[in-house]
Amino acid sequence: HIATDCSGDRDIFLSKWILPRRPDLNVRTPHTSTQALTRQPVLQELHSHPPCLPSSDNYQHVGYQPQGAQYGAQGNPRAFDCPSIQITSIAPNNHVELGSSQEGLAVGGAEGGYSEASWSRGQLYLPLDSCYRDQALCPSPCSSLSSRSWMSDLSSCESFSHVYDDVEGELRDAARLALGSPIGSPMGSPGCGGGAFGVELWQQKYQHPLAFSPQLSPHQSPRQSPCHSPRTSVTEESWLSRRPTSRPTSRPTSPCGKRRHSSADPHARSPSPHHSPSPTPGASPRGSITGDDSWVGSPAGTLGSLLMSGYQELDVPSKTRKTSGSQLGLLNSQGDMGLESFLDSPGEEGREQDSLAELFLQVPSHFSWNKPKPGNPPLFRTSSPPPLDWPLPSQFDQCELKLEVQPRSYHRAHYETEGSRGSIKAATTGHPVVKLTGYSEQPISLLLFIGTADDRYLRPHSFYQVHRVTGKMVTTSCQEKIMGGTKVLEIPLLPENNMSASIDCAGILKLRNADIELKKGETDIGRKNTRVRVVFRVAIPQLDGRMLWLQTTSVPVECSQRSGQELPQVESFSPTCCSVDGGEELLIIGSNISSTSRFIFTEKAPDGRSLWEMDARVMPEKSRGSSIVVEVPPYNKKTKDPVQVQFYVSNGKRRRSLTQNFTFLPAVRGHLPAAAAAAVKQERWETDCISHNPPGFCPSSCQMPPCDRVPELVYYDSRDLPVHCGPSSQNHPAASLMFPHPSSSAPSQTSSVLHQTFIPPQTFRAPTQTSSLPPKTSSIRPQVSTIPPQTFSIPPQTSSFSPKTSSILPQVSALPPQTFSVPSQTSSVPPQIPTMPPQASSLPLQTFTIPPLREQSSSPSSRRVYVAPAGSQKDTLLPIPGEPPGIKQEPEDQPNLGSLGLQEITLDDGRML
DNA sequence: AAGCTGGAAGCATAA
DNA sequence: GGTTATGCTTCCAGC
Repeated sequence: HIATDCSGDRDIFLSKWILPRRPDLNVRTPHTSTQALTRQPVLQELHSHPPCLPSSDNYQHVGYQPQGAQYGAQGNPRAFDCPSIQITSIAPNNHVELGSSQEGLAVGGAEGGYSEASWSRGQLYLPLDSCYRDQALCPSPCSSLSSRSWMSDLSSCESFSHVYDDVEGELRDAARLALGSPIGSPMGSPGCGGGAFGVELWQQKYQHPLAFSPQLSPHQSPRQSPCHSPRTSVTEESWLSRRPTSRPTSRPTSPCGKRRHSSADPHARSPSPHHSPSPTPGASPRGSITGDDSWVGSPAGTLGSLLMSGYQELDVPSKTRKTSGSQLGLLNSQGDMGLESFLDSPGEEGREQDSLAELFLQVPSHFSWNKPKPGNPPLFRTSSPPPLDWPLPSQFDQCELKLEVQPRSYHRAHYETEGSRGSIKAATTGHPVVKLTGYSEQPISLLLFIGTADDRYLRPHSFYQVHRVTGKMVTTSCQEKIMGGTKVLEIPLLPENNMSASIDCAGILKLRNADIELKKGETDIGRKNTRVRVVFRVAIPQLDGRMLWLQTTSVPVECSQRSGQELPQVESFSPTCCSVDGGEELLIIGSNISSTSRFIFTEKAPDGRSLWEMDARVMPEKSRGSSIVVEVPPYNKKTKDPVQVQFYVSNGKRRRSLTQNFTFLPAVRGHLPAAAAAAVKQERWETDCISHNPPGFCPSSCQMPPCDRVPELVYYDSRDLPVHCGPSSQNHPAASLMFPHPSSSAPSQTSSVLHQTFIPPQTFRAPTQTSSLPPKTSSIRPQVSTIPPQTFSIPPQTSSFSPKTSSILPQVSALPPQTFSVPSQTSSVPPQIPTMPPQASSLPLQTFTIPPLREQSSSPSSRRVYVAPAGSQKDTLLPIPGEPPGIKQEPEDQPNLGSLGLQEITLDDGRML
């Protein structure tokens, strides 16, 4: 319908605004269109162009209305065959009509009040990524309304997504370029967040006109609205039935509006653009809606929310971020104490404008944002809080955000078609508990969202959203908000509660895979991507007005019914190494494992080929319940070096646990060759069919005692430290500290990880040694002294500390005192462990136990290395009983770093270990 | 009555 | 390309 109405205008637009002036541009394809957008003259032209249809509209009709020969005549078969991308224009007088009949268009038209709706980029910036359930805007096959037909249409046009992707990518590029433009080009809007801003700005403009002045419009990219807001604000109802915009919302008031699939009524959804960016980003049409009618708050409050929510889109890689404008935060300013504090001066129009201008003009791109570096505290301006996929430490200075009680490792998420499945439970009883220490001056808002648990860096999970649970049993008040497309719960941390909160108000909502996967820019797949981590953040006001942001994450939580019931999970195992001769008893504790499970040891080549595989014999007589004892099979090869293999538990063909690292030690007594000392090997983790190794599951021997692990999961062997497979590396930042991935200094989507299999006997030089033992460290000493030497391995994960190396130090600082035992093969091969940089002085005290070779001595008289805790112990040395404070480096026989596999350990200051 | 929970049917998709 | 196994989503029923 729209296509028919507007085709003429589109042509007018093309001929008038692009074609004649840029004959070199082929506007028939998204590619060239985007090129045009990257060029300033065109941008300016576009900026002044009359309003046109929102992209979603174009997008919508593209799928159904293959275009005529006017495109093919220009020689673009793709466009001809599948004109999925069309630069369409609506005459200025048209948008009024359309806007009156279509809410989404009304948004665009409204913003077109200052002639920015002509933003063709917005039209090109197709809104697949927006409300994932917005059928009219997202080609979801799962939509209850003719989803299949849509898919048919979609599938019949194979180039559709391709074309779209091209456009999207180029538009992003164009946006980046434009963002850097000295003149506030239309693309100066904050990247993908423009949409979010768009709606809010629209709301501000029309509901709180005073909140924004016209001068802002140049900075308010036209893209804001036309590009995103339609998706954001237009419900499927509004699209499909053209309902008046004034129709009051009929959202369920329950935060989890249970909705029967069979009774899906498109008319029961809020048609209002004010409400469309529901608390369930994209998912909202179905429910999970906080029953607030006040999604649009006061100007100040909304602005604050806006600042919180919109900025995120500014420069986050689209691959990891929802670029939708739908996911903006229409936040309830009422009682928005936490977010209001993020405003420099809420309510002051000028300041607001400044803030906005700052956001649009000064918030750096992904390439220029001043990423936290060593020595750069996680401080952010109130107007520029970190995106949700931004790595943050859990501790800085005296402040620490800690998850005192971890959630249960399994929580069945509910679909929107279901009722709530309740809040996340703690592993034992009750609920997770979060506590902020080091600050109690005033209430702080704790932000909670659902993050990923894969082997990439932590980021909001595309397929799960936090869900506010209400009920009489819920004692913790919280609010739902949308930040950058991710639903976030805001929970107050009150001084009277000791800055602690029991998280009994947070459930997990599962979004349908098909809906998410079809979103533009979404690269994750939902299938078998059912583990999440609960992420907590706080922003602590600083004296200078900035905010100190801290973050902590939970252990991974399995969210699928089936997986939770059937997938074996190894919680801990011990020992973590033995002779290549095998034969040792290996105790494995976990869930969904039994004596009927298979315990398979395997060695894989870097390319994923299986080099060796052997079942471990189960010893049922020694197994009880979920504690299974198996006999380690002999390694089939002779080796002089420790060999890291993996094992996993299998309950069936596709019911395998994550792989766990296990080390075979050469059956050599005494002195090891230097090569053995260099056995710290790095390999790329193969996310093969066996395991995808989400970080928190420490797929390879995660020997670090979990700081937050529930006690019952801890297994202490008489010989070994417990091996835990729980907390993510964010909770084990020491791993990140010592073995950050080389690529960690740059954003990366790869899942390269380190496998640290063995560290030969050595003396470490602590990154920064301290002269006094911090109190918190002392508690671990008994642990060290009573637990014999042990191997530790760094979990093959880098995701949680993310490519952004800068977070490493703070993350480490969040790590409670940990003890790591390093198996000593010989004391005669002291590897060179470079001195850590001064920045490391901010690290928390960490203890590394470097025990002697087991065969040589059973004494736990291990050497310890302390990493200075945050701040307080700078430039001091820890006294180690029986040892001089400074752990010396033995100058001789130092293998080169390369042989240690440490060559790629990058310090935060750029130096390499 | 509403929310929570466990189970499972039926379909889709991967193997 | 057909079959089977597995995963996803929805629905039901009971507490």
